[in-house]
Amino acid sequence: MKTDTQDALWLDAAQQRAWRAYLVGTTLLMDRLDRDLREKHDLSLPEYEILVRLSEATDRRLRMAALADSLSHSRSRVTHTVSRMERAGLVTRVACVSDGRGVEARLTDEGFRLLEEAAHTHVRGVREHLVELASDDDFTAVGRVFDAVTDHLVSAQPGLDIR
Amino acid sequence: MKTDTQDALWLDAAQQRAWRAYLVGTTLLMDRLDRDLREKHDLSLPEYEILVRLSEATDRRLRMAALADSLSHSRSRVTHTVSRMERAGLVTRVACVSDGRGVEARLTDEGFRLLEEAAHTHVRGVREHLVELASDDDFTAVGRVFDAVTDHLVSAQPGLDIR
DNA sequence: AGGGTTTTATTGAACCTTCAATAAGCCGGG
DNA sequence: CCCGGCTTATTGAAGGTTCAATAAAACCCT
Repeated sequence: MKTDTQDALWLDAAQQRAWRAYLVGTTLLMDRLDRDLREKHDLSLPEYEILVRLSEATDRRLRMAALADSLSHSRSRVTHTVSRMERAGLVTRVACVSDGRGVEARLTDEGFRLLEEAAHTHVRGVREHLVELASDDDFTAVGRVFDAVTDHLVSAQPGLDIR
Repeated sequence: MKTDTQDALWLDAAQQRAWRAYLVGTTLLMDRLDRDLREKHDLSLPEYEILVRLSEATDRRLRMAALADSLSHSRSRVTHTVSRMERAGLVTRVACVSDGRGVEARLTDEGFRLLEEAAHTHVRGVREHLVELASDDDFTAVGRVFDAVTDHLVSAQPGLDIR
């Protein structure tokens, strides 16, 4: 049990700098990666991520919920995004055999082709604007930190709100 | 000279894991911080950040462009956000004396009071869901990496596109 | 001083995400 | 069997962000 009479602790100067650097850097980086994909391939970053997840799945199809979970996006968001992608011909919806409620999104050949193209742009962007700017150790540390964040936030249900 | 006739280099397995951890972790973290502020103080994370910037400025006022730059948000976005905050009484707009085109956003007393309250929530969230999960060294590394990202992306104009 | 260019901020529409409500299928206990 | 509760996915509206167009003031420079 935490005696949080005093958890209104501030961040020290170094922590604050790091936190703001992360906020601003993330804003710029996501903006840039998204913009590049849009300009060159008419694809948003979230759409790209969906293509990636589907391309890795067996038979290139995934339940909507699985897709949402793997991206940590809301179900609703995935529904809307997949609808747009379906309209664009990148994906089709297939009713799930084992579960009458279920729907699977399946990558079309066109979607797969687009992914192959867009991957060049995306990977180059990630390398150029992130990976190459950091030492291997620092980049590994970033991974470690956000793995911990993910573990922490997926296990701690938002609804519990222990005080 | 680097033979980057093939700069479609992929990320290696470790880099890819780190990159995805960062993507997912950031999604979850931002979501959570935003949600907490909304639920407890009716404030979005971007709005909170604006309050912070204004509170630190001399006389608690800042030109719209300065605000936008310091957050790395678009001008338009700041215009819209400040308009909402003005409607909520957190901020007022003041014509700029030295520059007839300029507009300054000024923190109201109500805005300042709200910030004081919301800061507890926000700081606790940042500590609990990020800072406390990482070693000091790792967190410092995160700061270093995203400082580099910011430097790189603000100096490299999006329009130039050197190939 | 005047006219072209640049900078500042805003506007409204399009787009994307969230939120609350809804429909439909599953599942377990009586 | 079937009823109530849970999970899955969708829907439409509201909220927030981007984008292109606009207006107004500053700057420049001859």
